[in-house]
Amino acid sequence: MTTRGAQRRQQREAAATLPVARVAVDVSLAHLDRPFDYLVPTDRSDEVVAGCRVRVRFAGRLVDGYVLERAASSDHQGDLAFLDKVVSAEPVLRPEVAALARAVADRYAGTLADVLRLAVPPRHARAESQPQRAPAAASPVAPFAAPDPSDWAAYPTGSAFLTALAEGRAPKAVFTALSGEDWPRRVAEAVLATVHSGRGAIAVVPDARDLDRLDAAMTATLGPGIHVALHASLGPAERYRRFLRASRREVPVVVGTRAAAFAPVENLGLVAIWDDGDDLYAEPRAPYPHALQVLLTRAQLAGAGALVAATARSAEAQLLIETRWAQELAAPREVVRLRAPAVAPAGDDADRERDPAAVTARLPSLAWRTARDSLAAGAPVLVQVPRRGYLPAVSCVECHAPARCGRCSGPLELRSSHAVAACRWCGRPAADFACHRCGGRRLRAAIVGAGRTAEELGRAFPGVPVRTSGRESVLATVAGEAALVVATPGAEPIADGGYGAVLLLDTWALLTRADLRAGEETLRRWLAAATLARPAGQGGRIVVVADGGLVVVQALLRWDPATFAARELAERRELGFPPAARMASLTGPAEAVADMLTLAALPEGAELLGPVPVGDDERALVRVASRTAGGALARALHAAAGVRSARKADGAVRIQIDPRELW
DNA sequence: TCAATCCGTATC
DNA sequence: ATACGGATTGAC
Repeated sequence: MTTRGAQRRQQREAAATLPVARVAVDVSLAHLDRPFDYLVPTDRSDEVVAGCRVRVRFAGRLVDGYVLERAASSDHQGDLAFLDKVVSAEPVLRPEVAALARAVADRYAGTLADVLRLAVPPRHARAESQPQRAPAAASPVAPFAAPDPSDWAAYPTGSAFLTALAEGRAPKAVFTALSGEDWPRRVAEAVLATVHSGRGAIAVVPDARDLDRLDAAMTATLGPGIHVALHASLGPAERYRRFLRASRREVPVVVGTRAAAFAPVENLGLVAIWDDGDDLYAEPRAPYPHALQVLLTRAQLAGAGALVAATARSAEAQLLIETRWAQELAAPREVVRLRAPAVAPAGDDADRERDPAAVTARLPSLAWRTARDSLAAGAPVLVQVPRRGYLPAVSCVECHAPARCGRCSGPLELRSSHAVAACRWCGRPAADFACHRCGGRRLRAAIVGAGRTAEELGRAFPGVPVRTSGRESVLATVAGEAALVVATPGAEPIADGGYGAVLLLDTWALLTRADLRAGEETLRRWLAAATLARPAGQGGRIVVVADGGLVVVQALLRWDPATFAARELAERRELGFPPAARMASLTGPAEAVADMLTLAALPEGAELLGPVPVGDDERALVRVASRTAGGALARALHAAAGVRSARKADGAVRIQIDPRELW
């Protein structure tokens, strides 16, 4: 009988001081997304510290949890149960990170438990019991010196930014790196300035290869023992060991991939992110937070500075500038020109338009000549080809702009080759299509073939070594000698001394992607490749096989990601897309999605798009115009999810806020 | 009138 | 999931 059991537990004595532990239980039901109070047994009182792991009996089951805080009393009306077990006294979830996780859960209409699974790595008991190393204060920190003027002098506000960090202030900047910039070094210098002020820093990068570069630059700049690198592929023991080094304040700096945005760094002075436009920053697990958003939230909560750095510029970064949240940290045009390679378009001729698959088969002569000259000069040539497997997209015959729905501006798609194009968002068939850019009324399917580029190039340049870098096998670097390097976006190796030429091929595959970020993403990928070339003055040449009249091609020719981003953001404001507006997508069985929409008290002015079928499920989109309304939207959806989970309603509905794959 | 059972709801 | 309270049922 329970009363007897409860009495037996009651006979245990609660701690004399702060007998209550407020616990975040690992239960991801929306209606249970709040702390629960437990009694701390007196004999365990010393171990029960804020942030430690515990097990508790919750609704009859044993569940994991974290102690959020100790308290003198509870607001709970009934009896409190005792903690079942103190897993470890190690404080792995300090209040600052708990508050961050709460804020992220709120913003993404998710539960704290889900965010904590992303924020705290699984425990590894052996790693925990290993002895602590000397704290950072005892380690030799490289003395902070003003950065070498030759490095930062190109950026008028650069040295002021570093000085502000070194003086303990919290500057925020969108850093647009010059072509060929040694960005890991620049990020490391910003971190060094922060460490000099006695504060910690977090820097994130998209993938393991970028992390290797940043890690090396950190060691070179800060010296050993000041930072740890965190990423998912470390394996559980090593991952937890490094996490603990940060958590135990043995190091003040953490670098890593997206999950490192949650890393336990105390007294945070700087958050930095490299290339925030990369898809890899979008967390694929609920509640699908984006690392940039996590870091910005964190900078806000911690009063820390922020460095949003990239060669390109995302609409989100542009918004930070336009709202004055961050300052622009960029070089003046004449310096940009000086450092950039020379870019030329190789026009898309009529033949190729009729047969997109023939693009790679017939390298435009300008591209061929440019590559030949570079090879003759003994410099490697980078050839960027898109990966296969893009969605069939639809664009305007006249101006090639991606086709959009006349009602809600969603992207049009073809489900089969004979079907009428329809909107991916609201499902409306596009029978009366009119291009939003040029008014054209005809559509064309832009279904793209793949590149068998490497062999073709090998044949075009006999005797020249051809190397490939792609998904399966990524090269970090190549030597500064004549070679053809064929790479997919994101896998471009760095060339010793820079590439003599970069060819950007099969550009239709990027330009006609079905999502609405196509333009931004295209420029980001092109710049990422082009930045690896030598400056024009040292012979660096870029050939982009695309129509020179396209806006995105113009932006590359002029090396002007800032103007492009401003235009992109203006367009999204006009069309009502993130980050100007905020959107939520609700995916699940049709009845469940409908139920959610009935239950949710959507904020004033919320606009419902769809639902449309997505496989066996349906997806509805809810759009609000302002970011303030975005908060209310997330609250409304989380509350509705709470009602559904309390009722044990059938069918799970996935809620995603501003999901990147939609645009 | 009381125990057995069902159902809804909270979960400390 | 499980536990509890309150309502409902059915046997006496």
